[in-house]
Amino acid sequence: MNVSDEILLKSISKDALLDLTQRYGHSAFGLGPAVSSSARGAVCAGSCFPFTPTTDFLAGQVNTNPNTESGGEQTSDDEDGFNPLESRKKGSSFGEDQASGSLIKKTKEQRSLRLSINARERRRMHDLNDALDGLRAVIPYAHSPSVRKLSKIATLLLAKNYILMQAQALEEMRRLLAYLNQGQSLTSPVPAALATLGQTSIYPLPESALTGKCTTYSGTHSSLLKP
DNA sequence: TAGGCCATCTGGTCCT
DNA sequence: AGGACCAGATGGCCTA
Repeated sequence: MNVSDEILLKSISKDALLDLTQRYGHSAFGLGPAVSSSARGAVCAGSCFPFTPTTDFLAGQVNTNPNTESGGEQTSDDEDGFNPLESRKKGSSFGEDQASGSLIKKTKEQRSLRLSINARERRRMHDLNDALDGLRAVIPYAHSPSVRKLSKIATLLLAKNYILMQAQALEEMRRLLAYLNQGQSLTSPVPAALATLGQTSIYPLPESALTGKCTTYSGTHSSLLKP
């Protein structure tokens, strides 16, 4: 288990945030320079809402990794011009020639089919990676050339935790509104829309996800817990 | 050099 | 039948 997995399993505790800033940069989780010290102090201090919607959080393109990650493809995407057998030095059962002419013809057809299947699969994986890039773009971590791009698994785990944290913050806000509405009901009731917000639950989260302070949401695959 | 992460190929299964 | 989805295998690149 590497450092990032460990961090994610801790959920968004203060320590985890500090660790994240070391690995993914100081603006991860809104802890960058744009965040005030008061916001930083609010982390897990009664409220479990460490995020502030800074511009950092939505900052631009992700392809910052010198590594060959999903965003920076090594090869052309399309079937035309793409030669998988040359681009990758991999064994292919369809790369071998057969002896008889009919077999050759048949394997050519099979090979053509195989290549089209490969191209389709490649396209599918590229779409998946594009979606992951889109997810990286909207979750709070540093997007800068000096910061390593989140791995796929880290992206998914971080996104899950972020969603849970947002839902929890929303729930807290709802409770606060309900409380305020109670206190002021005798004088000036809050607008109807806000009152509704205070009474209804939009997110069908399990109770455990919304109770407690800075709960660890660690519904993670067990393989990630292996050392 | 080992380990992590990734892209790609491949065959199997399921769905339309 | 063809396409989507999935998981295993393989090899390349990068970092500690």
